[in-house]
Amino acid sequence: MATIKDIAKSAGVSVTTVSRALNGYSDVNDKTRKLIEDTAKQLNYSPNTLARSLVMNKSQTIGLLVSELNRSGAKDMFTYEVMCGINDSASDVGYDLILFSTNSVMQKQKSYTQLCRERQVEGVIMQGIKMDDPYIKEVIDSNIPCVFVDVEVEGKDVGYVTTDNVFGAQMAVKHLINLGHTEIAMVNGHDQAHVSAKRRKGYERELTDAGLPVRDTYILNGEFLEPMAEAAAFPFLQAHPEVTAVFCASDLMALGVMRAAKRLGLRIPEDLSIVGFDDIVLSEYTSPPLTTVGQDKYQMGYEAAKLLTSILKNDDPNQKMCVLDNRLIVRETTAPPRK
Amino acid sequence: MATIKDIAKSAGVSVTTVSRALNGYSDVNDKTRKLIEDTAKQLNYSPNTLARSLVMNKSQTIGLLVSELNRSGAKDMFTYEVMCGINDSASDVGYDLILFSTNSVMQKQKSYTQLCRERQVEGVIMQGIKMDDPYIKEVIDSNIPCVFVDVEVEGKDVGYVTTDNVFGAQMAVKHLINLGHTEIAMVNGHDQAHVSAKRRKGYERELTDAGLPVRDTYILNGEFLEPMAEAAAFPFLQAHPEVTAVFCASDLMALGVMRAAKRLGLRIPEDLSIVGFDDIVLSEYTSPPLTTVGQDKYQMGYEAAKLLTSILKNDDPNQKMCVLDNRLIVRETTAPPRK
DNA sequence: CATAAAATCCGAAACGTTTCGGGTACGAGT
DNA sequence: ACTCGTACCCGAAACGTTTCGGATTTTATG
Repeated sequence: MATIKDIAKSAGVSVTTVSRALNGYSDVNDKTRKLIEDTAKQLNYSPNTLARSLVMNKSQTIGLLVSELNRSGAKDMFTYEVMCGINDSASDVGYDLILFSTNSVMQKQKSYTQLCRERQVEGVIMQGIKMDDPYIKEVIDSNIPCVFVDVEVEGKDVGYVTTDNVFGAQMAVKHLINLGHTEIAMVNGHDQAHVSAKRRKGYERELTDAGLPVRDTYILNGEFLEPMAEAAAFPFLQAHPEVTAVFCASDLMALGVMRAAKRLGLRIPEDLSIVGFDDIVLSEYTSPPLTTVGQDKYQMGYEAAKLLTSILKNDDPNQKMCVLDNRLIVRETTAPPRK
Repeated sequence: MATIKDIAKSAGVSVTTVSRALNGYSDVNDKTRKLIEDTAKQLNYSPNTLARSLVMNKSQTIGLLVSELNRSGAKDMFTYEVMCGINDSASDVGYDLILFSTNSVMQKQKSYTQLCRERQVEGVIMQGIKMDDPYIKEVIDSNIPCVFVDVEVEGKDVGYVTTDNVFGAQMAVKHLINLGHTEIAMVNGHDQAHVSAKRRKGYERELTDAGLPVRDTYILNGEFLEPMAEAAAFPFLQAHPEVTAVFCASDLMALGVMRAAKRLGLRIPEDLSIVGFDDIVLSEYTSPPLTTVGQDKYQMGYEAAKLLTSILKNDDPNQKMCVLDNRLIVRETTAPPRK
């Protein structure tokens, strides 16, 4: 590997000049710059980012911390799409991404912050992390710039991006109400997700706005998992033939209740309307295709990285958060209730 | 950030001793080691990997090069699952992953190898790259250790992992033949994918093994894309009512021909049997659920990283390749042909 | 022609580690 | 008392950059 020294020697100049030439400083003659560039090319030189980072104290990398980068078919596509956005945005501004796996074993040995500091990442994006994760506090307390996706925390050099979950939920429920439903249940995710509270809030708000009662018994817990949702929905739907619609806090759980409905012989949407949340790829392919409220996951990732890099540039981001709109996507799991 | 020097000063020893103490060398007294460890903890020290990498000339990172890390719903889950495997395997041996986006713009400016060398990655895994990509050669020629997924290249310090694509295809076609089909078409992917050739080979071999003719006109090109497959299949199925089954080189394309079949009023599987390849998450949810040959994508990633790290350790990996088995997953898109 | 100002270059220190080649002290063996 | 071995420790160089402060040369200005 050719170094800057080799170039200097070969071109008969000092390393200082090579460095300054290659980095576009103005105090180097065009001729020598040309010469240096040529010998650099000829020696097949590429700069050593490690050395540069070390001296400049800037690594030009941002860490990506995914709670559990695993294959659980579930939210995967969510994670993936967010990652794509992050990646694109980061590469726009010349940052590279380093992936921290939080393998359960490793997590015991090294804390998040430790990982970040060792690798000298300038900032970190945290995704898919639960609200009760002790490391959230740790990361915030460390002064590593950080942006969360879907966890609303704020602080010095920390921000978040999310979507307007309560309004999203309201749209979903309103759609159901407009169709004529009055007995609308909800399958929510677990309490450790920030979005759960929001979506529930939207559900309740829209119900009361429409003058409908909100019943605690109508709110089930599906843990954000398909089988859990199915398990919760099955006895519920059996016991409550009066409910004609259910709003699910995630598409995956919607799949679960669809399955439960089928087992009960309920036709969708004639007997039961269902609307999900997320607009995962799958939802387009179920039969019938799922009505849902769609989040632009790519955009979330893109904005997350953008927010982080703006924090890093320290151009005083007056906005340390970013909440994106989402939209109702009406497909075929919703219809007026049968009278 | 506390450095090793700070510890040295605070503990009243030399940096050498601190380094050796922290790295578990034997020539340091238990007492001093304890002292050093304590002050390290107290100063909240974490080592600077950059500096270490620089001097040791080992970055403990492997690069991950994904052809186009984009949201095209397509193979995404494929990429993602492979990534999970890579991640787990890499973290098992203490390697971190750095993600190289090959944003089209950037690709012009910096070659793959350049990226790798700048970031001082020790090796790289390439995924989703086309056979005609000029950079394949570049990477091989550079002496950066490298393993490809689904591209069969070999060389010094380069290996690959893939699945037994021809046998997979054979299983698929045999299944069709066993059901009684004789007029079996194939929708293949583009020529730039290594797997295309393999799967076609399997298709043809199984056909001839069964004494059936292989007709070039029965082989369509779907470019690995759903709409393309649909576009190709529609007129073909219209013109060839005699074909009762089609084998697709990817699940995504299978979705396309399902769509085409539906438009033509063909029932699946009564009028047309379809089998795909990959076992993407979606295939379980289509209606009817897709029969396919499943690849363990996670495992592919896992083995890829394992292979790479073994190359890096230089324990003379007698096997510079890894081909995984795959299995036929019979779901509901295949049935005997109607007589 | 003298001098100021610009243009161009360079030496050396610094970033945080690891490691090589010693050095000192102390007890044991003769 | 001398040497030797062992246990423990340290100074300094090295990794490949950037950058501060200054040095030298050239050009412009009076």
